[in-house]
Amino acid sequence: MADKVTIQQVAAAAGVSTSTVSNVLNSRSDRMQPETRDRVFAAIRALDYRPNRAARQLRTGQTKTIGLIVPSVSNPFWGAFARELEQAALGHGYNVLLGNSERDPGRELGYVEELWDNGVRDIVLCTSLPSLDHLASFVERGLNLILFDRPVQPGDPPLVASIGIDNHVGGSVATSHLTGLGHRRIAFVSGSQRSVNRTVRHAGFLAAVQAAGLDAAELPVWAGLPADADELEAPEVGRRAVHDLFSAGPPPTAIIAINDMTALGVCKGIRDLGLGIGTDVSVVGFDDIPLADLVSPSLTTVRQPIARMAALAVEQVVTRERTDDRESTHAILLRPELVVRDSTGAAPAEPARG
Amino acid sequence: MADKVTIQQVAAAAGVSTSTVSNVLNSRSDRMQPETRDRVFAAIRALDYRPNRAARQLRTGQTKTIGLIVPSVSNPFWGAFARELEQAALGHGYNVLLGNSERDPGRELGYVEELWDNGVRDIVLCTSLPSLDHLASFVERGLNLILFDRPVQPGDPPLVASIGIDNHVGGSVATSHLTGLGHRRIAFVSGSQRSVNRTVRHAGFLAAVQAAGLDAAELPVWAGLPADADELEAPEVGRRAVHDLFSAGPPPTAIIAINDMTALGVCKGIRDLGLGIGTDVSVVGFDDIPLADLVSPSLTTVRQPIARMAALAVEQVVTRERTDDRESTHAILLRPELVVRDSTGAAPAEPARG
DNA sequence: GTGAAAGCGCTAACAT
DNA sequence: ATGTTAGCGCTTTCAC
Repeated sequence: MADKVTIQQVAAAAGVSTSTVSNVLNSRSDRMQPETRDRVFAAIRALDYRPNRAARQLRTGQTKTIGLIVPSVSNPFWGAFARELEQAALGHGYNVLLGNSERDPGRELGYVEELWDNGVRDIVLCTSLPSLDHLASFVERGLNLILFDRPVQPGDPPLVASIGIDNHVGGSVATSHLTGLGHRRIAFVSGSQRSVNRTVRHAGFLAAVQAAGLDAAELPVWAGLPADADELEAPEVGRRAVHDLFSAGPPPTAIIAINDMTALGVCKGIRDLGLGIGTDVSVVGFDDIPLADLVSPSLTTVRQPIARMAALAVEQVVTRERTDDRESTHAILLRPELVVRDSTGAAPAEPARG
Repeated sequence: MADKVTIQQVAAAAGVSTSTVSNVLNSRSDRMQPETRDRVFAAIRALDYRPNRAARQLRTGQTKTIGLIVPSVSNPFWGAFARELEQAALGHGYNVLLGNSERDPGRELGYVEELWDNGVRDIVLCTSLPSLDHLASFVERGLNLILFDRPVQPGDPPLVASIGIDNHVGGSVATSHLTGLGHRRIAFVSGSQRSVNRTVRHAGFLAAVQAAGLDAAELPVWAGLPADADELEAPEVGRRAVHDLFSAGPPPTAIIAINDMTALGVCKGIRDLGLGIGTDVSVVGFDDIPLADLVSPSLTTVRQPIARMAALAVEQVVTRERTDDRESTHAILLRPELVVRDSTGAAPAEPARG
């Protein structure tokens, strides 16, 4: 049960000094005779010794802990990602400390400070904030920032890795799917306008729209988003968007939502109007949360390979630590995959009216 | 930015000794003159001093960290609970370290060990395992175990608090709702048979069934659950249950699922059969995850007041710490609330056939 | 190749 | 009322 077994006791049991044990612990066993090393290992096992993390951290200033900051664990996408990341981290001997930013830059910064004070030097940040200025000073002082779901932007602090799907491709694939089904009036719905991936997905959307020979200027645009929009839960954003889109101008026959939770809200909004999903109005989401396949109708969506992404994130941390490479910054872009289900179908002969 | 400001520097700046600063830090300012205290506070603020947690922990053997072990963060219920708990903990100056047990006793134990080694002495454990024997030795050595969603059982180690809803009432309220709608063939579906809250909810179910004058022996029972059932995701359990229930014997007109995710799977199973939810078959869940109101049809469910429960959990931790009360063990049972939505309706004239 | 010893920043006796 | 000081368990020069 590892209560209070110290490195001294191990040293005594093995008949060596503490520094030798320490060397073994930190994989420097090359510096000693195999036989010595074996004795140390035996003692460690016999006593069920586990190094005290606090002492180690006090000494080195480092922890084997990865900070994870997500916008909201109550969104199953982030919950699932957290689980995957934790799994991957544990495999490398790291712990995960989780924080919820609720998309609030203040809380985001608060968590980074908190984690920093705790000696955490590796943070996987799931943010969509355009600017990272508030974190620049931490990065300068040695914070290993891994950005998730937000590519590195010009102007970002250096020494940052990023992992995410190619959102441009994602937006474009979702859109082509719809235009291929004959849709010509496609709306794009997202919450915060300031999010980076929103911008990129929207760009992909526009590119595909134009490639299909449609006039982007004629598409229904959701101008909504009152001042308090950032505080709305994603599904509510979707629901409102539908109500707005169908109460002014010619309505869309298809809607692309910035993520699955928003898409679910969009679906609810469509049902509120008495319209059919996948018939009157098609809906595409992003993420592929487990629920996407469970709801009725099941949701067509752009899948993010979270297990893969989580593993890559941890790999970045581990690699950085091992190689101490403070120069290169990896921007990893994974290919998204469109999962076609029942929420999308052929465009109706003429648009439904709310 | 709090880089390397130590207690010495604060002491020097305030013109006092480190122990005085330490006393201020640990709310023992009564031991000094107000003026001294003020100077210390001023110095702390001026230098933006933050105590080094590792050093503090090394010295005291304690951390202001609450461990939270949930069955699965990818279930939005646990995600939402984690968020609430974190919020409450932060308000009291505590951090939260999150772990996913995946309902595996081994992983559960692994996390407890890991947390213990990290100096964590307060753990909120969301478990449904009947026996807590594997944790008894930790409790003896001073672990503050707060059980969530699993009442204290006879035979549990002492010194454990528990927080949860009254599952008996929950099971019974859900059932009465259905019998009130005229349902007479009601099935009860849950994953692991060994879970404690499953037992209690089922007991409440049976009590209500009998109170309604029905013969429990005649109810459709889901005997399913092959050996690998523990590894199934909750929705899949629900889906399979429906298939089994409708392929043998007279089918139910209503189904109570052990939680919302399972209920969602049940709904999917019902749709697979081409039957209507809330018409042919009524469905009730437990939890009231945000999605319950979002899906179609919206889900009737027994709500767990998570924000309240999370606040209570943290309160337990804080109170224990302050009063150092190692004797009393609080078992807090909150009243659940039935939220009636569209997945339940009057019993059909005669049961549907799959 | 191995050991001795100096702290990392903090807390809590114990002195004054 | 405040100061002095001895470690908590570990890592890491620096001697040998």
